[in-house]
Amino acid sequence: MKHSQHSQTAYVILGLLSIEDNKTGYDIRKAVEETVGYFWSESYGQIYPTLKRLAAQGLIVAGGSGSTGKRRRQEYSLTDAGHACLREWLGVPFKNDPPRNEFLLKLFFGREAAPRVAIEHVKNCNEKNRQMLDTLNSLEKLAHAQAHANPHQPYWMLTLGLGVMLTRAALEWGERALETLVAMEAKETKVADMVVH
Amino acid sequence: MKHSQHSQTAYVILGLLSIEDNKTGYDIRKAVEETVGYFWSESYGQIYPTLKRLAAQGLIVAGGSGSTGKRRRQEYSLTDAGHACLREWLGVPFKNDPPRNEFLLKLFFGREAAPRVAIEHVKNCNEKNRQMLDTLNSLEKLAHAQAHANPHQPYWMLTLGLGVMLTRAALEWGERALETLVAMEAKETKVADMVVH
DNA sequence: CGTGGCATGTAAACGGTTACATGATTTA
DNA sequence: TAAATCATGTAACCGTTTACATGCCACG
Repeated sequence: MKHSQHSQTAYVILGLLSIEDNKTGYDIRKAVEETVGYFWSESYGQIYPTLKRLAAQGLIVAGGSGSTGKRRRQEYSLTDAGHACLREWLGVPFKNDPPRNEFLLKLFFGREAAPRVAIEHVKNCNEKNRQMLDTLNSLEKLAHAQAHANPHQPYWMLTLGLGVMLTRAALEWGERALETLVAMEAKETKVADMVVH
Repeated sequence: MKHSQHSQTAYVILGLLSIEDNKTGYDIRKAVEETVGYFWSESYGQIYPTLKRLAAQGLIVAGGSGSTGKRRRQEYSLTDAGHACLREWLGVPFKNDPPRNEFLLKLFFGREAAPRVAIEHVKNCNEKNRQMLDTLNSLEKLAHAQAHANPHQPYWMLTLGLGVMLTRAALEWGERALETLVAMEAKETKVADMVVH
């Protein structure tokens, strides 16, 4: 029996609730940013309808609405069915469509413009990667601190590890690419000079 | 004067036509796969309508319909306006939203399932990266061959270079991750054995 | 003559972002 | 009491994929 398919957003929600219960849509969005933000993002326009749908399907339940009768801050928790659904999804091979990379696209067509244009893109890319590396290092330190308290920690360290490796590699490439492009630019201006004189 | 915004698909088409004219929608799709396939993809449902739109805006023109009167195989070429539009876009800073990575997501929530599940994902990931590395190496060899004949070559080499660096880094990580996970699995089964006996 | 590849398209559905609207609670 | 932040939601829009429909052409 094949279960109905859910959007990826649904599984992010189930996953985050499996780590910590009693989260609101707002909490979930924050958690996405703080924990998987470097390889995932979610918008409210996606989260709130999905929460409703998951609740309707019995994969999550709306928790007690606090003390007062006014239901503000609607918290959700995983049901057993939700747990099962998450585990089932975890077992399905991931699909990786090549992610669209606008930076690489602009670099690929770089010939159409001056080397300077590509240089700026690469510099920009390097700057972003440096920031990313800082972020990842902070997260790693944070995860390391709760090494024994948190059973998820080994998995988190693995994902962070890949992030660090990829970012470092990109940065290494970026330095060399910059040199190459600067050399290309120098050669072009030299040629231009020769034409002028 | 801000130009009207085009979809990314539009720029891919303009870019590929800037490299080689007289391409059909079919050709373009093939070219996407063959040249930028490792960081981009396009579907017909996107390409054909975009071609029509670009032609209506005068950024490309439908070329001569071959010998016979029946117009089959509709070829397009860049106009000057198209060239200008492409160059303008090249100058605009790229935006990089964190690409969604389903593999990392499943790894992140890996605790919910057995280590074996994560192990299979990582193995799968490594296999894909090995294939990717082969592809990239082939492309590099191809690009290297036309080193002097093709003015785009330096830019292509740069994009390929990043691909290689990233893939190698991912592969290196994958080997270590596998060891870690296997060790985790061994520890768990050991604990389980102790409970049984 | 049939098959496989070339080629063009469209409609529906989907997933996602953005912008907007609203209001409660906390803190300065 | 003003500002920041917490919190929920929706409607419109966009880009994209998928599935489907169609038919030409070359080759065996």
